[in-house]
Order: sequence, then structure tokens, then C-alpha cells
Amino acid sequence: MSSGSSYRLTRNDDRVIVHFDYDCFYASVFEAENPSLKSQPLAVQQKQIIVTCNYEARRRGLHKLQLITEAKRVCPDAIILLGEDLTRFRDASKSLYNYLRAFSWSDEVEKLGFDEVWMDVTALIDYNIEILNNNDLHNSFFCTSKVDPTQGFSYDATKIAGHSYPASADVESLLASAEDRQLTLRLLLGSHLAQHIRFDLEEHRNYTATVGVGTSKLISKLVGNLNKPRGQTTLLPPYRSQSPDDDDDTTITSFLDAHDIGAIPGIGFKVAQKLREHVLERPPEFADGLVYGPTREKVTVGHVRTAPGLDPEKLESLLCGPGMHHGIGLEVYRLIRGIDNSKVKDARNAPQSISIEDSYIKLNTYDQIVRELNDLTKRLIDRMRCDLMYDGDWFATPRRVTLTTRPRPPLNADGTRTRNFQRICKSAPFPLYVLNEIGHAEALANKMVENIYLPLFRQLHPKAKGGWDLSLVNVAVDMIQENRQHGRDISSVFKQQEETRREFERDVLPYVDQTQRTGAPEKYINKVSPEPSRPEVSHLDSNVDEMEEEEDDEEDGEHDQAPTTAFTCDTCGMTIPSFAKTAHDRYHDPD
DNA sequence: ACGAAATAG
DNA sequence: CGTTCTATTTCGT
Repeated sequence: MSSGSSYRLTRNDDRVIVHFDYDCFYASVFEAENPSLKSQPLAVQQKQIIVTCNYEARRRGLHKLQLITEAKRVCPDAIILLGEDLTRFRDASKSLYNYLRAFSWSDEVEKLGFDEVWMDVTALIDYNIEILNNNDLHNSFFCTSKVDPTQGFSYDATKIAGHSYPASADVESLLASAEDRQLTLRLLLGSHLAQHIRFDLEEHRNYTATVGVGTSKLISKLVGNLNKPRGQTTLLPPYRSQSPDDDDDTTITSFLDAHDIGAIPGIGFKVAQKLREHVLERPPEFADGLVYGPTREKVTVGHVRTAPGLDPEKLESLLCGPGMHHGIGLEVYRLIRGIDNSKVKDARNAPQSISIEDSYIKLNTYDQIVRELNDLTKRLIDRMRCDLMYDGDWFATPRRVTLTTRPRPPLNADGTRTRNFQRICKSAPFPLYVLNEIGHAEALANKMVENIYLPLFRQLHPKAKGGWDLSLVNVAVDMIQENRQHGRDISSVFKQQEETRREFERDVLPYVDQTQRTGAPEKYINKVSPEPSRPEVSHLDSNVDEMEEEEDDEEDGEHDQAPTTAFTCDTCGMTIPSFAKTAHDRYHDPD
């Protein structure tokens, strides 16, 4: 059916969205802690593989997901650090997120994983388009503050900052075109803002990022991939077709069409396989003996988009199945045409859920299971206290606890074992007494296991004949709600804090000439963390230590004068930003 | 509300 | 080349 089609296929191109992706994030966290690592080949290990490595290591033949044995053979002098404890990465991610948040006027700042952030910067862009002097675009000033007109940076509003797609795009003629001028201008301003934030991140936080600029989350994320690391790409118009029937003449289409169908965010493994099968008219083949990853029998977005008869209804019937939400057909239909009107979500102060899990080769006695539950639950309570508390108060509280296990399937008759990723879970209301006990997490964990997790476990595994055989256990709290705080909203605290930190660093740190930036940002900070509870993973250099950023924070004060936003500690003489005073006092006097 | 499943990094 | 450990979303019930 469907000829004239009443599908909502109009793309909203009124927004400017920037996607940040920190370069080789795990390695960068170690480098930010210890800048002398930057010039060395550095790799981060989890289990038997390199999960990421810096670009010096890549130049020497290392790469992601490489076996440690191979990595050591290829590059014997690589520095390999253990990255199995995610604490430092989570902390760095949270701090950078709040740092970026301070740039936003609308607080539409959404995180994906540890190393990606979208920002809807439309409000800033629209304001700055209004104040543009069209008679002197070369000498424009981008105002980054709603209240202080002197805050901002100079830029040339006739040129894109960074790269563009297509690389050969002629910005001058786009600006001269009645059709494309407005959109071009907005994206162009977006590119300058993105570059400003990127440079700021490099100078003040020692992180480089790769950025994409477009009018949707989909486009900004994908287009950023074109120039990495430490680059940025803007998808320029024309976004709209001249002909009514097809979109083949837009940059959106030419850009998206070349992508593998599985490369589109929102199209996962299952959906991609079904689409490949449809286009190829047979099941896609796998690599020899491998269960993971299809052999890249490349089926592209273009193939799917132009496949005959693949309208939203057809896609829906093709793709529907267990786990698929209704409307998946229309969603895919829109995605492959570059239509993604999904909002950048409002910034969050707390995660929606926290879970801790471990997998096991052998876990089959009650005692072992109780021990593991106690251990997992202690870690869960530590995480709750870290992520949901501020200044001694719970600013967010969970409403539910869940226990999830993955039973190992029994052996088949022929001695093989069928792979099973299926999980089973059971949940219960979150016990509020956990919030009131301030003692050690261990005792509290034991109590919680006794009262909550063991009952849930018995419901999950009613009969114990012959014991259990679990390959995975997960403890979680979810339905986390932010609490109404007395007086002001906790959001402003997190956001303001990073803004203050930024000003503090600008004032106290050595001046860096913005016009001379060529290589890596200079090393500028040494800091000793007062946190005793953070387990160390591995140490290379005991001289330069942690540079983790969290709310309980302090800075080294080897500089003479303090700005107005800082004070000098009477006990140790350190220069401390004012927001960190409480934490610093606690450092000297823990009780 | 609860449990399962898909997606993503 | 092995995926592990998270976190989010959405479905059916």
C-alpha cells in the first residue's frame, strides 16, 4: 500500500547539535593523570586484550582489541596499564560532562557511555546569529554568556572551523544561496563554538575530542567519524532535495548511503542482519568459524534505502519480533534517510540505574554465592554513596533493587554446551534503611544480602537439587529519582561547580597563548588526591599522581596569587577553589 | 509494577 | 580476537 504516504518524513533542521567523542578515552584518562605518558606508546589492558591505546601506540602497530601477547611482540616498549577498575574512567567522564554542561544555555546535554556527549546548542547559535554584523562577517564575536557580553571569542563567520562534508564544499556560495544561507550560517557558527569548546577542553582539562556538527543526534555522531582524532567535521547543505521524488542530490543522502547498514546508531546487530538478509535474498555469511560480526558482506544504507518495496509497513513486518518495539519499521525507514528528530535529553545529575556484575567459570555452592553477593553488594553501596550523595545528603534515591543471574545451560548429550546469554531477574522495593546507615559498606552489604538479595535469590532459584551453576550474577538498584533539595536545585550545584573550576584554572594556571597552539597542551597541574578509598590499579610514576576530578577536590597550589574564587589553606598552604573548601577541610579533619 | 530483550560503548 | 560490564529503553503482561 502507501503511495502518497502520510509518514512523518519531514526532518527538523532547526537545531544545531554537537557530538563530542573523547579520543581514545581510557588512554587519555591515564595521560591526563600523568602527562609524561603522552609521548610514549600507551595501551590499556582489560583481561587478555588491549581495549584502547593512544595514537603513538597505533603508529607502532598496536590497535584496539589486540591480544596482549601480540601487542608485546609488535611493540615491546609499549606501556601497558591495567584498566579493569572503571572508577577513574567513570569519575573523569562525569567531571568532563559537568564541564561541558556549563557551556549549555538549555542544559540539553546527553551522555552516551563514558566518552560521548551530545549538546543541543541551538539557543547559543540563534542568539549569536541575531547579533551578527552582516557587513563585517570576517570579524565576528561569538558571545558564550547570556549575561556577560565580554565572554566569548573572535571568529571569521565566512569560514567553517575544522573540516566539512563534503570536503570541497564552497561555503561562500552556500552563504550566497537564498535556499541554504540560514542553515549554513547556523552550522558554521556551530563549528566555531564546537572548536572553542574543544580547545578549551584541551587547555583546561587536557583532553582532546573529536566532534561532529549537524542538525540531529544521528548526523552529528556519524559525521564526526570523518576526521579523528582531535578533529571536527560539519555536514554542510544542501540538506533538501531539488527534486520532489528522491533525495539523491542532498549531502545527507550521499553521506549516509555509503555507510554499512549496521553502522547507523539505532540499527543494532539483529536488525542489521535482517536487513542484510532481505537485500541479499539469503542469510548473510559469517566469517570462518566466527560467531561474532558478519563478514562485512557489505550491505549499505543506500542498498536498503533503494531496495524496492521497503516502505515502513514492509520494514515493520520484516523487523518485528521479540524485543523489537512497535514502530521499528518507521524508525529504520527514517534513520536511513537521515531523519532523526529525537531530542538531546536534559542533563542528569544521577544515573537512572547502578549495577554491579561479575561472570564466573565456576559458581555453584551456596556459600560461594553468599560470598559473591556480599562482595557485589558492598561495591554497589560504595557506588551509590559516590554517585547519589552530595555533601553528606542523598540527592537521588533508588526505588527498586534487582537481582539478575545467568544460569549455565546443562551439557548436551554430545558433551557440547549451547551458548546462553539469557538472564533471569527478580526485583523488590528498595529498602530505605540503606540510606540512613552511615557505617561501613561491608556491614550494610551483609544486612542487605540477608534481607533482600537472598530472598530474591531463593525466588529466582527455588529448587536447589544438585546445587546451582551460575555464569553471572548482577546486583542493581534502579528507578533512581532525584530528590527535591532544600532550597536550590542540585543541578545548579554541579553545573556551577565546573564553571567555577574553569574560572579558577584560567586564573591560576600559566597563560597559554591561544594563537600558538600546535601540539599537545602543556602539562600544567600536579595534584595529590586525598581519596583513600580508591583502589589503585597500577602505578608507573609515583611522582606525578592522580588528577581525578570529582566534587571532593583540591588543586595544587604552587602558584603565588589566588583568584577571588579561591582561598589559601591555613594548615597546608595550598590554594583551593572555594567550592572545594568543605572537602579540603574534611581532608585535614576527617571527622 | 515486573521481567525480558535489544542496543550501545 | 573473547567479548565483559555496564546503562538505557521499550515491550508485553
